[in-house]
Amino acid sequence: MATIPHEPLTHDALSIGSGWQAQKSASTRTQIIEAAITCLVELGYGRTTTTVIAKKAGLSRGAMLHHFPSKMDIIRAAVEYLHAKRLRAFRKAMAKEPTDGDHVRLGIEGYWSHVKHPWFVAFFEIAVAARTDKELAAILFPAQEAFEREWYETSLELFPEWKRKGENFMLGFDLTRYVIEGMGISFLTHKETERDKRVLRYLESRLKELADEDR
Amino acid sequence: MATIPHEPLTHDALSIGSGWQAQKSASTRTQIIEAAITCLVELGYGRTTTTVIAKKAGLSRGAMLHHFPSKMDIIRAAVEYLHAKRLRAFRKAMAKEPTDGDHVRLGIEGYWSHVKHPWFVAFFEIAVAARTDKELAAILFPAQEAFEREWYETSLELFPEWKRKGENFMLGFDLTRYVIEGMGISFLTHKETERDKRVLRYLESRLKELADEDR
DNA sequence: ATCCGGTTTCAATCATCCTTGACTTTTTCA
DNA sequence: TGAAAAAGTCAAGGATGATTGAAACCGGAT
Repeated sequence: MATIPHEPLTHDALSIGSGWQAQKSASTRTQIIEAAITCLVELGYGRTTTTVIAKKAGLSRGAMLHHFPSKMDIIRAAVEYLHAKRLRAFRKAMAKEPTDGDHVRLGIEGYWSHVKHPWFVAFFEIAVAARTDKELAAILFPAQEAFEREWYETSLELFPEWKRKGENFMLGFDLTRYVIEGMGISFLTHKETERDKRVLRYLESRLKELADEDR
Repeated sequence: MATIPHEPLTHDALSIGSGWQAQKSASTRTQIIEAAITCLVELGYGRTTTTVIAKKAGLSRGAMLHHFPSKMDIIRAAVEYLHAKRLRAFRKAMAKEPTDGDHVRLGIEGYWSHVKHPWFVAFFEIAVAARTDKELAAILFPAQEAFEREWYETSLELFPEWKRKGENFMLGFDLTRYVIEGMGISFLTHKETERDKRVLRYLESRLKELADEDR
């Protein structure tokens, strides 16, 4: 049995202690967070109760409430977790060089995959609930805003040639966001169809058009 | 004392009782339904409870439960009500001759207004909840499907010249739906910006382009 | 017009279940 | 051993739907 020097534990959301217990504690925390996210996806925000989360995480409710004193604390942690995960996944997808050199297509496919991912669903559930819950909104808004900003900047890095024409770039940015998120919402309850693919292809050619315009 | 109904509320196609009581009953029903819709908009689906609906409708809970034995019955009625109202409003907006003869612009403006209306918000709340509630989904889907079909057909009537090119028409239809609904979702939590108007104008010109293409 | 039988509408209360979070006890392990 | 983690217990509050009883109302008969 290896003896590991134990460090002072802080229950700060981001701190990672190096002691054995601290590690276990952190692992339990992510376990809870991931269970909560699963619940959001499978049950929706309304039915995501502390009891169900605890059961899904394989913990007793009391144990869970030790890590997160209240339900809102779990949600808060989930928002941070989702934000980090989504951003990392998005960047990774955007960063890799496309095989066919087609950055626009890669960007669209990347964002479309992103929107179909359970993480987006969970985020979306929270966002809808936040519309009528001020406390939730206060938690969600910063993350939402940061994500959009990061996405915008990542896109700018990806398409440096667009920098010169802010107008067109922003238009393409907004258009893409609305189309794909609109499709994403539809995808929550419907299957992806051939028609959807047509819309994506159309979007792609419009973006390229915008990029080439009055060069 | 012969009393005269002092609530001459026009009741919709539902339950066309001719008697006085039947009329009052119908009026109470719509009162409850509208209260439920208000709650959906103001509180979201999760917090819309029978107690709150009753209070908002100015009725006792018992009285309300006489008209609608369970919560789901209220929601069911609300879905039908919303479906009828949305469809009627939409048709009315689409039917009128645009002052500048620009049907495309009228269509876009009409749909955009439609999406910003509280009725859409209420419908949306139910739709999101339905994602994880089979019973609700069974209620909502028929209405949702019917609405889309009706909208499609109304659009076809409005743009008869597009009939020849089903492909382009459908693409324009889908594109419009996704862009505007995507904007609508965003509008739930954000204000409408100048950038949004730009997207709408861009959409408009793309639609006209699609209509003119290879004529 | 007035009264009556039956029905519709409304109010109030109750039992039940669910959710939450505080509290207490047990277990684990450095 | 003692601190941290986990498990278990409990009460308060909320939501739902059922029950009961009162009031208003209609149609018809006197």
